[in-house]
Amino acid sequence: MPLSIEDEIRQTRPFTQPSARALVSLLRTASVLEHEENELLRPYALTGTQYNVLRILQGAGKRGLCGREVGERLIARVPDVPRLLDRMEEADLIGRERDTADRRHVTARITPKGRRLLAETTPLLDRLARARFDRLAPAALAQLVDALAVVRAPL
Amino acid sequence: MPLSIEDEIRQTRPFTQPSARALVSLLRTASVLEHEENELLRPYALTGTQYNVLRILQGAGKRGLCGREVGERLIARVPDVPRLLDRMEEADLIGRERDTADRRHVTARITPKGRRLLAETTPLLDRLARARFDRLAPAALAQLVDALAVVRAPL
DNA sequence: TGACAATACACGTTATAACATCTATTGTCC
DNA sequence: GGACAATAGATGTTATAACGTGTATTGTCA
Repeated sequence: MPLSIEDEIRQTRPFTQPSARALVSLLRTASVLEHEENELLRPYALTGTQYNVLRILQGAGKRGLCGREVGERLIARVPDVPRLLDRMEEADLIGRERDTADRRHVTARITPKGRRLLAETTPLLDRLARARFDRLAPAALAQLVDALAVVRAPL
Repeated sequence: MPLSIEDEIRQTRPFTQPSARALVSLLRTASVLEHEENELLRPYALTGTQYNVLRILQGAGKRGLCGREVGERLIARVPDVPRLLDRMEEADLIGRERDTADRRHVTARITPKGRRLLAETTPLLDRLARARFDRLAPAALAQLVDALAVVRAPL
């Protein structure tokens, strides 16, 4: 049986409000998974955010995406996309070139090295996701995803 | 109707695995809530982590807690508790004194100023939590909390 | 078409996170 | 009781996040 969130964070007094309890449960769970994801990616010198950029650019194909578009598609908002891409270009995971039509845009594309890293790490992350979420029955998993979408919806 | 996670991060191709979809949904939702929490606390010059420390020390009462114990109770692991507490002591939110019995320990306690800030901000966070989670029926909310506990349980 | 606004990005700065290492203190075990 | 391990923090360093501001380019509209 899994530990209650109160036990897990060694809280002496239980939550008064169910919603406060749910908020802490959610943040705690995400923290655990985020930590595991980063540990998994560490040997590849990738952060979770960088992995996501690779997925986004892989999905975009040859046309690539400009920095603003990459930022919009990220799971967590990062307030400094240019420097995130700087680091990835430095590591030869992506390439960038200024758009000739609109010279404000800088188009980013995944490199072969980035594609290789992505192909290498994706199965590991899939396995992690399965190890965590396949503990739930398919119906319960679907309910979880639905509930998260409701919670996340704009105010 | 809430947006699907695919729409929200503008993913062109749907997830192949339900568990991968659930992982992204969870991380995305947590990121949204974390961001809102931090925005809410910003006028009070508090981060979410610092707010949590205040709650933890409030719960501990006059006896206080040493840094290690605070770290264990935090929602997200932080790898540098001493300096986190440094900053909070600097802001007069907590006080610290070295334990006479075991001089390795430094006991931290919440100050009156910290207590005031906590009393001021807690209703705001409760309201945020309710605005998000009371969209779910009580039964669905309970199921969400249970599902999160299952996902979070040690491997 | 010329002024102004909007967009996309670059960059400087500060704060914090993350990591490794070091010191002081206490517990353990022969 | 002395050597060693374990614990709790402190500290130095680097990397990244976060924030504000600056600059080049393009769109808009009188």
